[in-house]
Amino acid sequence: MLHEINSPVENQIRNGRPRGDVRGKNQLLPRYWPRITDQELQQISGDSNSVITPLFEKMLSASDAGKVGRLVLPKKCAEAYFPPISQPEGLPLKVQDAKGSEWTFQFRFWPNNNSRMYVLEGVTPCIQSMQLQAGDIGN
DNA sequence: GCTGTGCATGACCGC
DNA sequence: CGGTCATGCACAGCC
Repeated sequence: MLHEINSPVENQIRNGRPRGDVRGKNQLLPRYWPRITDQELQQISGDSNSVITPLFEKMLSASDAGKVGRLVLPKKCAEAYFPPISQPEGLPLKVQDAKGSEWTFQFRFWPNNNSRMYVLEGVTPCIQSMQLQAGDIGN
């Protein structure tokens, strides 16, 4: 039988370049709050003086880790941590995990009922490599 | 014929 | 009642 995919994803976004990013929108749901501690961020950051913004922690669902490689991104989190995108194509997002591995995902959204559904594409290799557990840092 | 991408619908949860 | 998330179905493109 298939076991459900309940792996928490610890993501951090690394902002080495201020680009109108909005930090301070820390009003996400408690379920999405990153479990990472500030010390961890410091460790990940290393000797770099780049600004690290902790991302969210999401429970991967069947579709998220499916062969399609599509990971559904909660709207609250997406709008809070990622820059507002007006185009469905979105933009390529470079992500670095705590291990130092870099992954590139396609951050885009689909038109939904009255809102937009944010999705992360290209997560298959990443998930596959880290066995459904990822601590990522976006640049 | 098969695979991939996109969209739409349904269900669930929160307010 | 509204909003969001997840899954499924459909269409298109390529092998």
